[in-house]
Amino acid sequence: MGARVTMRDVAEAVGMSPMTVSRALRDDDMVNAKTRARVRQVAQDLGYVYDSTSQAFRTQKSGFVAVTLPSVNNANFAETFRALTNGLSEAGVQLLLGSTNYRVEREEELVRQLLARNPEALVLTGGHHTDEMRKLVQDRQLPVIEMWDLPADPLGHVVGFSNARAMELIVDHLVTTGRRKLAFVGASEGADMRGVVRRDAVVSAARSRGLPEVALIDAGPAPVSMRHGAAVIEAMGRDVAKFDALVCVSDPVAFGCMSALQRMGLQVPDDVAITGFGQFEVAKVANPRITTVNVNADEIGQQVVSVLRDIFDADAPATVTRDVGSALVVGETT
Amino acid sequence: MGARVTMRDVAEAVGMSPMTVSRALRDDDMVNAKTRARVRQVAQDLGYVYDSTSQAFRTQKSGFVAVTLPSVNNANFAETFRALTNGLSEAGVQLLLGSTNYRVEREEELVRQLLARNPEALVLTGGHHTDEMRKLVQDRQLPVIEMWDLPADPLGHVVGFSNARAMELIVDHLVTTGRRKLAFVGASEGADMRGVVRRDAVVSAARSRGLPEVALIDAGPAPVSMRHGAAVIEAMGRDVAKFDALVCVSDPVAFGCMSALQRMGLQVPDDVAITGFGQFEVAKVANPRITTVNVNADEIGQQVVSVLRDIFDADAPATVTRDVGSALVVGETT
DNA sequence: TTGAAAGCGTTACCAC
DNA sequence: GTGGTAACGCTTTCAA
Repeated sequence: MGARVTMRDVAEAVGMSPMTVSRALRDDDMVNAKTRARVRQVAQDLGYVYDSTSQAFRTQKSGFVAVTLPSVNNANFAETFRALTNGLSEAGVQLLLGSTNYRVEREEELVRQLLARNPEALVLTGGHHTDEMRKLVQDRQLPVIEMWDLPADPLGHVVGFSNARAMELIVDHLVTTGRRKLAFVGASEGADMRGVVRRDAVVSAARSRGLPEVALIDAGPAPVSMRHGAAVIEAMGRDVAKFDALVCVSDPVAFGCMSALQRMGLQVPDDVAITGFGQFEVAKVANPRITTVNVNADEIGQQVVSVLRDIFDADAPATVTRDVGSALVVGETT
Repeated sequence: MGARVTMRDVAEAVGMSPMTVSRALRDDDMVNAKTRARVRQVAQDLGYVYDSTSQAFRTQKSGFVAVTLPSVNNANFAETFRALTNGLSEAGVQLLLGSTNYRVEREEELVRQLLARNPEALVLTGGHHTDEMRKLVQDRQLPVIEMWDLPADPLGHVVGFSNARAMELIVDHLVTTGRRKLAFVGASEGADMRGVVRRDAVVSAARSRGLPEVALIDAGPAPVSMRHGAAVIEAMGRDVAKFDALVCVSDPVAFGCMSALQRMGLQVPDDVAITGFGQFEVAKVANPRITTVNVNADEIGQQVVSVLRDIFDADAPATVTRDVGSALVVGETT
């Protein structure tokens, strides 16, 4: 348990200055090759461990990129995170992850914690933030990327897609296949802003296409998943058959709804059509396959990586907006 | 917008010393209550953000706990991670997350990166590691917790359950319900060690209970999920009906298998029984509900938090092993 | 209740 | 090629 071994100790052992040790360990060509080798050897013998905290402190570069996600427990966000990790680990960048639990207040608190670590960039999910939080990041010269959305008033760079446009694809598809009486199944008003945007988009798309008013089925507070979809449909009972189609906020919710319908003996899509969102694995494997929208979670991650690369290479490039788009994936539930 | 705002700047604005600001921001009772309030106000007005890097440097405590997971894209691991985050964020501890993609070599590389950040503890998933990696952590005085397993030769603390014991519960249940010809559906030999342990446990449990040799169905390289389960069963065709029961390495795989069976017109459980593992959401919502094993992903996280608390409070407590157990959850597929 | 001084381990900058 | 000096922002320690 002695004091830790520092560059100074290595320097004394080698009989050179700490400065030379520092250079040698970084493989600086400036340092004589023999010296470099000797320094490395001695450092290893002494059990020297490089202290990146000191480095981060001295250079004011943390090597961190901070990321906020609504939840890790969502296959799509997890996929984006995986792509980020893979893309950035080569660059020697570490991700600092925080999850907001779909609450902007929690996001503000989280961002405050994350900023204290001096990240070199901040990647946020979505475009809804508290005013305090906007101030917080704008006061700094910190590159910000908002993803999974196309915010009207972005903080910086954007990599996402239009949730509203995606829902229009769904509604148009349902209209084309002869459905008129739609219900939207999603979370209660509030926390999940992307969910709210999707709901509103369905409501207004239905209006503009001359359909009856869309019914809103509340599956409970966000985040909602399979079991919430199943529970709310179960609670409604066979009443649900008065709708032509259940437009669900996500594939897991859609799967839950479908499972409940099937348990009641109702046929999908003959009695009721169902659509999901996000092309989760369950949409493709469920029986019948769920009609959904592919949102390229992986590509969002890759594009964010590419934007970050540009930021780190050129110091302050113009802010960019990249729309990764979305595509209807017709399954067997419509 | 030049240099960052430091305590010194806040101090000048308030007309006091940086030392007082430091104390005030930490809510030190030593500081006059009015002064504290004023300091907080001024700090906020100036947009001051605390610098944890400097703190870590000065105090020689990073405030990090490093965590490795096989994959974030797994609801159970994500749930454990969520519990860890929630439990530790109050303590002001940040998690450094890395994912190993189910490869011990990748784990070694990852741990190397993570250790450079001076974490105050290391939380690993599973008990299989490279020798290099074992050396790496044992050289340091670093608290280590292995979770999701009960390793024979632990590196330090352990919070997990016996994968083998869990599979015995499954086999016994199948025997009780009259099944004899079992097949195990899992990943190819290699990467996912918990999967391998489960498979071996099924094979030997079947032997010891006098069942015929268990057939092994290879769903491809780890990680395997819904679509791999579906694909491998689809490829087998109705041949699969020669088995009494498909024992699957996880619930998603079980769901995939079940979906494929149903598409072929086979009945679950009448023609073939199916079991999963992990009590994923899909097990409960699928139709029929999948018989599975509950492994308390959330409790694993909470217990790890509690062990970490003990470690941080008392400096070096004896290493502990906590078995969170597992329980059979009988569904409708057996 | 407040403040001054020192220093944590590293590296930028200049001098030799 | 190598080394001396100073500094990054904070908190420990001691003094007032």
